[in-house]
Amino acid sequence: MPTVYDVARLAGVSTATVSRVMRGSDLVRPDTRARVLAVIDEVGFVPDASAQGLSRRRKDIIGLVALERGVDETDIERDGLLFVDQLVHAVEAVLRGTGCSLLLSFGRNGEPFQGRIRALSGKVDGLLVVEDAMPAAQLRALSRRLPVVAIAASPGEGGLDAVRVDNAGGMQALAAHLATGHGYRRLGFAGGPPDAPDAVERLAAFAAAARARPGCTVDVVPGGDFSEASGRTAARVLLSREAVPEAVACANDQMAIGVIRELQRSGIRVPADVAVTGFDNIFPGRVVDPPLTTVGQPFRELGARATTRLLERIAGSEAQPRADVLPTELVIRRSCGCPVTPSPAT
Amino acid sequence: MPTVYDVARLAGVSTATVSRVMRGSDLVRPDTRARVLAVIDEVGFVPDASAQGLSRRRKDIIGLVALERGVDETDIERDGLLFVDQLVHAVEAVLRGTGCSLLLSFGRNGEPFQGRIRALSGKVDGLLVVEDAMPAAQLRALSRRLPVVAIAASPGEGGLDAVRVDNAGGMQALAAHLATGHGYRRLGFAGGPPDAPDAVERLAAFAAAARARPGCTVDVVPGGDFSEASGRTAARVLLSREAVPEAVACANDQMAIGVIRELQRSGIRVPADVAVTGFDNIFPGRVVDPPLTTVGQPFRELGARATTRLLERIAGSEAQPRADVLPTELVIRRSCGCPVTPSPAT
DNA sequence: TTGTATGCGTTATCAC
DNA sequence: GTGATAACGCATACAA
Repeated sequence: MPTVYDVARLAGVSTATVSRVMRGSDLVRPDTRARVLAVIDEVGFVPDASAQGLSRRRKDIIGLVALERGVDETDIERDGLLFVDQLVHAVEAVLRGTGCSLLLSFGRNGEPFQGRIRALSGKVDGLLVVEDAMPAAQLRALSRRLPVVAIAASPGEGGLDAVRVDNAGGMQALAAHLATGHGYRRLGFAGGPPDAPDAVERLAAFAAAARARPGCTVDVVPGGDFSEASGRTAARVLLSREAVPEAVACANDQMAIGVIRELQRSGIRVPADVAVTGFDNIFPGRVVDPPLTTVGQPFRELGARATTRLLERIAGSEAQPRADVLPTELVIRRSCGCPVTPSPAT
Repeated sequence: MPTVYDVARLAGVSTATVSRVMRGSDLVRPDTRARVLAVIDEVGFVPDASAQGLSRRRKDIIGLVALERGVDETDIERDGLLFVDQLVHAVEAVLRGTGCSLLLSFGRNGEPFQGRIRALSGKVDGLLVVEDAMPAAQLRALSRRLPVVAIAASPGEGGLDAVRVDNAGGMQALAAHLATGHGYRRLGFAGGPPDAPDAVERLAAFAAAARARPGCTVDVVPGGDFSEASGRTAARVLLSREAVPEAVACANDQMAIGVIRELQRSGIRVPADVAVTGFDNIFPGRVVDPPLTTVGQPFRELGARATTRLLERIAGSEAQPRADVLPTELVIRRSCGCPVTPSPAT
């Protein structure tokens, strides 16, 4: 592995000059630069990031930690953890324009994650923390040593940069559509993980909005894990009730898809017999039959906003920490009972 | 940011002892260890990975570089790049048990990627290269400086560790099922990116297998990009032909889903009028109506195998480079024209 | 414009 | 068991 010393020697210059050439400094004579560049190219010199990081006190790496949920380790055919995947791509897209890279680490439900996050924090300049990937206390402690931006974390964590989406607003719009628009009264809700802030908020907002309407009831099935399988389970529970709901809202799209398919497997027509809705607006929801009515969240913007903020912090921004809330959007398709939309290609 | 020096001073020991405690060496007296540990915990010391990397000549980071295709930058609702996402999770799952982290970098179709890979190579101990994320020549050059394992790369790159799946075998089985099983004669193929080794292999194998059967023709529509949108485009092309195929195989599942939906939008029944098949076996293919007959590839194993191999190389393995080919599996659902399978929950 | 010398935070090789 | 101390490879303040 060639180092600056090798390059310097071969080019007949000092290491300082090599460094200048690498960093694109213009305080170097063109012919010197050319000579150095030639050597660099010839020996295939690539600066060691560890050494650079040590010297510049900056690693040009940010980390993203998230939870992997609802995935059986032995499952070959996974659901696809669409939410976090979308986020990863959104973050990476922003980083693409910078010299920064993305380091990622997923924690699984129960497994010890704190230790890994700790170690990881030594490898990065800043951290994106998705959902409540770590306890609030540790989050705060971490954020004193390192720029941290929380994504989709529990609200109320003041003094911390955070970006989340308007779960409540989306659910209220959805409840209104279901109750007022369609006139459904007996509602159901397939809840997500209790430790997922998004899931908690969605459930609370939906239940509150629905129950605020006269005659509306909400049959909540808690304990899902955002996976399709847990949606199926919830559907079975709902089917075992004396009065099956007219409409079932779900913590996310994957669970909604599970609910739809399980209902259909039991001979129930969706949405004719039971309407079903999701949250997220991921690709499979457009594909399932019937197409899923859902609440769309702006993945791209969520990741981009958080990343931009983190980069600013790393660059030294001392601005007041902010908690941004991004708008969500009701996406009407057919699973709620609305007629076929003649839209070109949704 | 506390350093070993701070900890050493506070604990009244030398930095060497702190280092020993951190690394879990047992050559340190229990009470000393306890004292050091207490200080570490109190000041929240986390070793700087750059310094560690410099000293240990090992960064405990591996990189993954892949291509992002078929995604319009302005698209809000993305298809989800399921293939690479699956891979990322599989890789991360293996890394989870080690002290190693995953750094990732996506390149977009045309954009300059080589420079970023170069810089990235200074940050990692080894590299996973997906598809032909970089020219063969550069790949070889890189692999001389760094352990590299190619995933789903073009075959024939001898002397390099590689893991791929049996695209040809899968396609042959599929062609046999379509031609012999169902008796389709006029076949179509919605091809993927010419620079995607998987896509090229799948097309070649399918066309060869099909044309080897008497009476079979294959109408190939090249130039897709693995996205659902490009599947729709291909479907439109096929529809404009004087003789629409009886069955259309596709480069991947997303394109197949696009084909299905576009055909349906034109009033064509799938599979009654035209059968459609995919490749990959991703979640949306189970959800689409009709459920997609496809060729399943072992994402998990693909990522795990490659990662394990890379880790071995980094650990110093001098074993002969190998190119593993993982088996694929025909997944029969309904889009090929097979009757409803009464399977419990596919 | 270029070179010299030092620091960055850790690990490891020695001594003690 | 523990403590000095020399790398590790790069960036940079300061000289020249």
